[in-house]
Amino acid sequence: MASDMSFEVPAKCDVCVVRHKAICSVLSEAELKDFNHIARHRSIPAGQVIAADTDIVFANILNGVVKLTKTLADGRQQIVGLQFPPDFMGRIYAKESPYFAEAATDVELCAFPKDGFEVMLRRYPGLEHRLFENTLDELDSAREWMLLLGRKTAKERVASLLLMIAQRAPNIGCAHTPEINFSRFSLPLTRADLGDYLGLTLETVSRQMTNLKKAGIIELVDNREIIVPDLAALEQLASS
Amino acid sequence: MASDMSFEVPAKCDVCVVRHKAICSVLSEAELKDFNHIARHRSIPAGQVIAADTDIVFANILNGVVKLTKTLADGRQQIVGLQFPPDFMGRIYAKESPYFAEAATDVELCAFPKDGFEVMLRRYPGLEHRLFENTLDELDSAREWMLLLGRKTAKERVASLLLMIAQRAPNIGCAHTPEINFSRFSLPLTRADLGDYLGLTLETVSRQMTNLKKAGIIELVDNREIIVPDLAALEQLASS
DNA sequence: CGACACTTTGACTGTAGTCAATGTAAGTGG
DNA sequence: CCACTTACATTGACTACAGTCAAAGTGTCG
Repeated sequence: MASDMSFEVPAKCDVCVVRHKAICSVLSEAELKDFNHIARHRSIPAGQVIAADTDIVFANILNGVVKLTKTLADGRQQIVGLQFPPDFMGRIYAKESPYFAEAATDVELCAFPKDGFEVMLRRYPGLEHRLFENTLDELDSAREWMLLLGRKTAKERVASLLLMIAQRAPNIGCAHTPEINFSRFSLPLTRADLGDYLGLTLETVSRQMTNLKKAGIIELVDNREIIVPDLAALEQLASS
Repeated sequence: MASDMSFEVPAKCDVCVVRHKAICSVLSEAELKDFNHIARHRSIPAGQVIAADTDIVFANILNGVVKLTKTLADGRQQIVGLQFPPDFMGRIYAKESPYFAEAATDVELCAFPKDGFEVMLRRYPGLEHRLFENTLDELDSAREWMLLLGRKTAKERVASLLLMIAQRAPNIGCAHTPEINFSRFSLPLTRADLGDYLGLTLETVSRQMTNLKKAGIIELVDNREIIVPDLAALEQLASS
């Protein structure tokens, strides 16, 4: 695992893209310098499992998208979480991760070894509080997704997912703000992954995307690159 | 709301059924005495909404079952969490609850007013840590349920739910331990509620229950009272 | 060019949803 | 005590949405 992950360099917090957004934001410059001693940057290629048996258990996501998946014995798979920069990843206070973490795209992490991180948690209580707030938000998102998986139609699910990604993925070309009713973004997932996140098959996802395209709700630059000319129209379809 | 909820008495922790299992377990006798000043017992009849606009935002569940639900504009509903004693309920650090809490059965709570509780959180850091651990477990459960909602068949869903309730509901008549491959319990939910938890209709739940009965996997004493003669067989069907 | 990974599209199927009728049990009031 | 109501559950007939299986299309890379 570790051998497949490329170079490892110490973190430089002063130029870090997520310095003021990740969990680090609760630390002062001096505290951050201490914290920084245990941090290591890692690059992970798309498709690679971010193994739970190595020391890369905890990390800030600097770039790319990480998917968290659960799988049944016969191979049926469900994505139970998607993480974007500046999210923190890793199940703290547990011996084993209850799910697999996998790089959906090429990913850059600012990783912390398990032991060292737990020392820092005790040293800086603000860090634990921040992680608690993160976890509460993740729980809210998970429950939002339960509503989608349990009660929404295929069309509503695909619309909801596109909306969520439009909000969370870094927008390319032009900035997206709530006032601008327009969005362009790159899907970080294949059709199969989209299906695994939505509790659908890849064929159903593909058909719904085609429907949305025909209805003029979205435009496909290519398979991954999407333009939503009218976010409000997409929101309508999402029924959320 | 508050008027529909019956008598309100101060808590007596020394005889409390959840003293050593609820979040209170992290407090010493002396700390508990302080904490106790803000606690009030409340009884809530089945079906009653545990409103977010009263001061009963935070509580230990002493008895009964609470369901957390989310609803779409057109009325489609999904149960996103079930809470049993000695669970703690309430979304801390948020202005509004992202879901409705409703008494699935008659419920007894040990409730704390929002402001007072937040003072206690700051005074006793162990309390916050304990709530964090609770939240992490709830997140794991929510993700487990996402797998069920996204990928399991109706049969597997019903089997999974029965298994979950067999494990969490207080068992009646004879004690259930992991060694004893037998369980008897009372369903805290109607067929409609079971459907809302499983992302199914009540008719489908009913049909699957009938199938399980015909297959000899479960026995129905009455609509609510269930005997599982062979838990391993039920586990098999749950595919979890 | 061919190989490969991913996506789209089509034809058909099956699982769970919908709509409707019937069954059951507990509670109410004449 | 017995009709009647009410709430909940079961069962049946039919439907529809998404799944399955299969073939063809697209784009990238060596």
